[in-house]
Amino acid sequence: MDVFEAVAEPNRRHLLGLLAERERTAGELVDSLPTLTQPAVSRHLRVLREVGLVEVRPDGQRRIYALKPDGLQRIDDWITPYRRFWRDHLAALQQHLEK
Amino acid sequence: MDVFEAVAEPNRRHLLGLLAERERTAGELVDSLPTLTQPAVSRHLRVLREVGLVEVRPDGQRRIYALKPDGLQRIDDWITPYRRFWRDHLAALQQHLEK
DNA sequence: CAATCACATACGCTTGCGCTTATATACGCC
DNA sequence: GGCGTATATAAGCGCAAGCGTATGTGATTG
Repeated sequence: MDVFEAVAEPNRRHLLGLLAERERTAGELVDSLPTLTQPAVSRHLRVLREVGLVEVRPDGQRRIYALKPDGLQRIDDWITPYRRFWRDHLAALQQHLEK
Repeated sequence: MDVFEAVAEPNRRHLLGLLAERERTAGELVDSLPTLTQPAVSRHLRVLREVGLVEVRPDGQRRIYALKPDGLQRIDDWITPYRRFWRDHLAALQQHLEK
Protein backbone atom coordinates (compact mmCIF):
# COMPACT_ATOMS: atom_id res chain seq x y z
CA MET A 1 0.00 0.00 0.00
CA ASP A 2 1.33 3.42 -0.90
CA VAL A 3 0.63 6.89 0.47
CA PHE A 4 -2.07 7.64 -2.09
CA GLU A 5 -4.11 4.56 -1.22
CA ALA A 6 -3.58 5.16 2.46
CA VAL A 7 -5.03 8.64 2.20
CA ALA A 8 -7.90 7.53 -0.03
CA GLU A 9 -9.68 6.00 2.96
CA PRO A 10 -11.97 8.51 4.74
CA ASN A 11 -11.47 7.04 8.21
CA ARG A 12 -7.72 7.29 7.80
CA ARG A 13 -8.01 10.93 6.74
CA HIS A 14 -10.08 11.48 9.86
CA LEU A 15 -7.33 9.96 11.99
CA LEU A 16 -4.73 12.15 10.34
CA GLY A 17 -6.87 15.19 11.05
CA LEU A 18 -7.00 14.37 14.74
CA LEU A 19 -3.27 13.77 14.89
CA ALA A 20 -2.69 17.10 13.19
CA GLU A 21 -4.17 18.78 16.25
CA ARG A 22 -2.07 16.84 18.72
CA GLU A 23 -0.67 13.44 19.54
CA ARG A 24 -3.14 10.92 20.83
CA THR A 25 -3.18 7.46 22.28
CA ALA A 26 -4.62 4.58 20.29
CA GLY A 27 -7.53 4.48 22.71
CA GLU A 28 -8.40 8.12 22.14
CA LEU A 29 -8.38 7.51 18.41
CA VAL A 30 -10.62 4.49 18.82
CA ASP A 31 -13.10 6.62 20.78
CA SER A 32 -13.05 9.23 18.04
CA LEU A 33 -14.36 6.78 15.45
CA PRO A 34 -17.45 5.38 17.18
CA THR A 35 -18.70 3.63 14.08
CA LEU A 36 -15.62 1.39 14.02
CA THR A 37 -14.43 -1.27 16.41
CA GLN A 38 -11.09 -1.13 18.17
CA PRO A 39 -9.41 -3.67 15.84
CA ALA A 40 -10.57 -1.75 12.78
CA VAL A 41 -8.96 1.44 14.01
CA SER A 42 -5.85 -0.47 14.99
CA ARG A 43 -5.48 -1.76 11.45
CA HIS A 44 -5.94 1.71 9.98
CA LEU A 45 -3.19 2.94 12.28
CA ARG A 46 -1.00 0.09 11.11
CA VAL A 47 -1.46 1.19 7.51
CA LEU A 48 -0.66 4.79 8.34
CA ARG A 49 2.44 3.58 10.13
CA GLU A 50 3.59 1.41 7.26
CA VAL A 51 3.39 4.22 4.72
CA GLY A 52 5.20 6.59 7.06
CA LEU A 53 2.38 8.99 7.79
CA VAL A 54 2.43 8.48 11.56
CA GLU A 55 4.80 7.17 14.18
CA VAL A 56 4.21 5.40 17.45
CA ARG A 57 5.87 5.79 20.80
CA PRO A 58 5.10 3.46 23.67
CA ASP A 59 4.05 4.99 26.96
CA GLY A 60 3.67 2.24 29.50
CA GLN A 61 0.81 0.17 28.32
CA ARG A 62 -0.47 2.88 25.99
CA ARG A 63 0.76 3.74 22.53
CA ILE A 64 1.01 7.35 21.54
CA TYR A 65 0.51 8.14 17.87
CA ALA A 66 1.87 11.27 16.24
CA LEU A 67 1.82 12.72 12.75
CA LYS A 68 5.04 12.23 10.85
CA PRO A 69 5.87 15.55 9.24
CA ASP A 70 7.21 14.56 5.86
CA GLY A 71 4.83 11.75 5.03
CA LEU A 72 2.40 13.76 2.97
CA GLN A 73 5.10 15.59 1.13
CA ARG A 74 5.17 12.91 -1.54
CA ILE A 75 1.58 13.72 -2.41
CA ASP A 76 2.34 17.40 -2.35
CA ASP A 77 5.30 16.88 -4.66
CA TRP A 78 3.06 15.02 -7.05
CA ILE A 79 0.37 17.68 -7.05
CA THR A 80 2.78 20.58 -7.51
CA PRO A 81 3.06 20.52 -11.32
CA TYR A 82 -0.73 20.50 -11.59
CA ARG A 83 -1.09 23.49 -9.35
CA ARG A 84 -0.32 25.91 -12.13
CA PHE A 85 -3.39 24.67 -13.97
CA TRP A 86 -5.95 26.05 -11.59
CA ARG A 87 -3.72 29.04 -10.88
CA ASP A 88 -3.76 29.86 -14.59
CA HIS A 89 -7.43 29.14 -14.66
CA LEU A 90 -8.15 31.50 -11.80
CA ALA A 91 -5.98 34.18 -13.35
CA ALA A 92 -7.84 33.93 -16.61
CA LEU A 93 -11.14 34.11 -14.78
CA GLN A 94 -10.04 37.21 -12.94
CA GLN A 95 -8.91 38.88 -16.13
CA HIS A 96 -12.23 38.07 -17.65
CA LEU A 97 -14.07 39.67 -14.76
CA GLU A 98 -11.98 42.81 -14.97
CA LYS A 99 -13.05 43.43 -18.51
CA MET B 1 -15.83 7.19 -6.08
CA ASP B 2 -14.25 10.43 -4.89
CA VAL B 3 -11.19 12.34 -6.02
CA PHE B 4 -8.89 10.68 -3.50
CA GLU B 5 -9.74 7.17 -4.63
CA ALA B 6 -9.55 8.23 -8.26
CA VAL B 7 -6.01 9.48 -7.79
CA ALA B 8 -4.96 6.46 -5.73
CA GLU B 9 -4.78 4.35 -8.88
CA PRO B 10 -1.34 4.48 -10.57
CA ASN B 11 -2.65 4.12 -14.13
CA ARG B 12 -5.04 7.01 -13.57
CA ARG B 13 -2.18 9.17 -12.26
CA HIS B 14 -0.29 8.25 -15.41
CA LEU B 15 -3.21 9.40 -17.54
CA LEU B 16 -3.41 12.68 -15.66
CA GLY B 17 0.30 13.18 -16.23
CA LEU B 18 -0.12 12.81 -19.96
CA LEU B 19 -3.09 15.16 -20.02
CA ALA B 20 -1.07 17.70 -18.08
CA GLU B 21 1.26 17.96 -21.09
CA ARG B 22 -1.52 18.39 -23.60
CA GLU B 23 -4.96 17.19 -24.59
CA ARG B 24 -5.10 13.76 -26.14
CA THR B 25 -7.59 11.51 -27.83
CA ALA B 26 -8.79 8.37 -26.10
CA GLY B 27 -6.84 6.35 -28.63
CA GLU B 28 -3.57 8.10 -27.84
CA LEU B 29 -4.14 7.43 -24.17
CA VAL B 30 -4.83 3.79 -24.85
CA ASP B 31 -1.55 3.55 -26.77
CA SER B 32 0.28 5.15 -23.88
CA LEU B 33 -0.69 2.35 -21.51
CA PRO B 34 0.40 -0.74 -23.44
CA THR B 35 -0.11 -3.04 -20.49
CA LEU B 36 -3.85 -2.31 -20.47
CA THR B 37 -6.56 -3.08 -22.97
CA GLN B 38 -8.69 -0.40 -24.60
CA PRO B 39 -11.76 -1.03 -22.38
CA ALA B 40 -9.63 -0.84 -19.26
CA VAL B 41 -8.34 2.60 -20.21
CA SER B 42 -11.82 3.68 -21.20
CA ARG B 43 -13.10 2.79 -17.76
CA HIS B 44 -10.29 4.72 -16.07
CA LEU B 45 -11.19 7.73 -18.18
CA ARG B 46 -14.78 7.33 -17.13
CA VAL B 47 -13.76 7.47 -13.48
CA LEU B 48 -11.63 10.56 -14.04
CA ARG B 49 -14.57 12.15 -15.81
CA GLU B 50 -17.03 11.34 -13.05
CA VAL B 51 -14.89 12.88 -10.33
CA GLY B 52 -14.32 15.98 -12.44
CA LEU B 53 -10.61 15.57 -13.09
CA VAL B 54 -10.91 15.54 -16.87
CA GLU B 55 -13.40 16.62 -19.48
CA VAL B 56 -14.21 15.23 -22.90
CA ARG B 57 -14.97 16.94 -26.14
CA PRO B 58 -16.09 15.03 -29.21
CA ASP B 59 -14.14 15.53 -32.41
CA GLY B 60 -15.85 13.59 -35.13
CA GLN B 61 -15.50 10.01 -34.20
CA ARG B 62 -12.69 10.70 -31.72
CA ARG B 63 -12.99 11.92 -28.17
CA ILE B 64 -10.52 14.47 -26.93
CA TYR B 65 -9.69 14.38 -23.25
CA ALA B 66 -8.36 17.37 -21.36
CA LEU B 67 -7.34 18.06 -17.79
CA LYS B 68 -9.94 19.95 -15.82
CA PRO B 69 -8.11 22.66 -13.93
CA ASP B 70 -9.86 22.73 -10.59
CA GLY B 71 -10.34 19.02 -10.07
CA LEU B 72 -7.26 18.45 -7.96
CA GLN B 73 -7.81 21.55 -5.93
CA ARG B 74 -9.91 19.61 -3.45
CA ILE B 75 -6.90 17.45 -2.63
CA ASP B 76 -4.71 20.51 -2.42
CA ASP B 77 -7.17 22.15 -0.06
CA TRP B 78 -7.10 19.08 2.12
CA ILE B 79 -3.33 18.92 2.23
CA THR B 80 -2.84 22.61 2.96
CA PRO B 81 -3.19 22.50 6.76
CA TYR B 82 -0.64 19.67 6.91
CA ARG B 83 1.85 21.57 4.85
CA ARG B 84 3.04 23.58 7.82
CA PHE B 85 4.14 20.35 9.49
CA TRP B 86 6.95 19.55 7.14
CA ARG B 87 7.69 23.24 6.71
CA ASP B 88 8.19 23.54 10.46
CA HIS B 89 10.14 20.34 10.40
CA LEU B 90 12.47 21.59 7.68
CA ALA B 91 12.89 24.91 9.48
CA ALA B 92 13.86 23.13 12.67
CA LEU B 93 16.27 20.95 10.77
CA GLN B 94 17.90 23.96 9.19
CA GLN B 95 18.25 25.72 12.52
CA HIS B 96 19.83 22.61 13.90
CA LEU B 97 22.36 22.51 11.08
CA GLU B 98 23.27 26.13 11.58
CA LYS B 99 24.32 25.49 15.13
C1' DC C 1 0.63 -14.48 40.21
C1' DA C 2 -4.02 -13.75 38.88
C1' DA C 3 -6.94 -10.51 36.95
C1' DT C 4 -7.45 -6.46 34.14
C1' DC C 5 -6.41 -2.97 30.83
C1' DA C 6 -4.58 -1.28 26.28
C1' DC C 7 -3.57 -2.61 22.05
C1' DA C 8 -2.36 -5.75 18.20
C1' DT C 9 -3.15 -9.88 15.36
C1' DA C 10 -5.83 -14.04 13.25
C1' DC C 11 -9.55 -15.55 10.71
C1' DG C 12 -13.48 -15.60 7.93
C1' DC C 13 -16.73 -12.93 5.34
C1' DT C 14 -18.56 -9.56 2.07
C1' DT C 15 -18.06 -6.16 -1.21
C1' DG C 16 -16.14 -3.46 -4.75
C1' DC C 17 -12.11 -2.67 -7.90
C1' DG C 18 -9.65 -3.57 -11.89
C1' DC C 19 -8.99 -6.66 -15.52
C1' DT C 20 -10.20 -9.30 -20.02
C1' DT C 21 -13.25 -10.89 -23.59
C1' DA C 22 -17.18 -9.95 -26.11
C1' DT C 23 -20.51 -6.75 -27.86
C1' DA C 24 -22.82 -2.32 -28.72
C1' DT C 25 -22.86 2.48 -30.61
C1' DA C 26 -21.61 6.06 -33.50
C1' DC C 27 -19.08 8.28 -36.96
C1' DG C 28 -16.57 8.39 -41.64
C1' DC C 29 -15.78 6.76 -46.12
C1' DC C 30 -16.61 4.24 -50.44
C1' DG D 1 -26.36 1.41 -47.39
C1' DG D 2 -22.36 -1.31 -46.04
C1' DC D 3 -17.88 -1.53 -43.86
C1' DG D 4 -13.79 -0.23 -41.14
C1' DT D 5 -12.46 2.79 -37.26
C1' DA D 6 -12.88 4.85 -32.64
C1' DT D 7 -14.79 4.50 -28.32
C1' DA D 8 -18.00 2.99 -24.80
C1' DT D 9 -20.63 -0.57 -22.26
C1' DA D 10 -21.79 -5.46 -20.60
C1' DA D 11 -20.70 -9.67 -18.36
C1' DG D 12 -17.89 -12.40 -15.61
C1' DC D 13 -13.85 -13.29 -12.75
C1' DG D 14 -9.95 -12.96 -9.27
C1' DC D 15 -8.27 -10.56 -5.69
C1' DA D 16 -7.57 -7.49 -2.05
C1' DA D 17 -9.68 -3.96 1.19
C1' DG D 18 -12.26 -3.20 5.07
C1' DC D 19 -15.11 -5.00 8.60
C1' DG D 20 -16.48 -7.72 12.97
C1' DT D 21 -15.70 -11.51 16.27
C1' DA D 22 -12.47 -13.90 18.68
C1' DT D 23 -7.92 -14.28 20.57
C1' DG D 24 -3.06 -13.12 21.62
C1' DT D 25 0.51 -10.16 24.02
C1' DG D 26 2.47 -7.25 27.13
C1' DA D 27 2.12 -3.83 30.90
C1' DT D 28 -0.34 -2.66 35.46
C1' DT D 29 -2.40 -3.53 39.82
C1' DG D 30 -4.05 -5.82 43.77
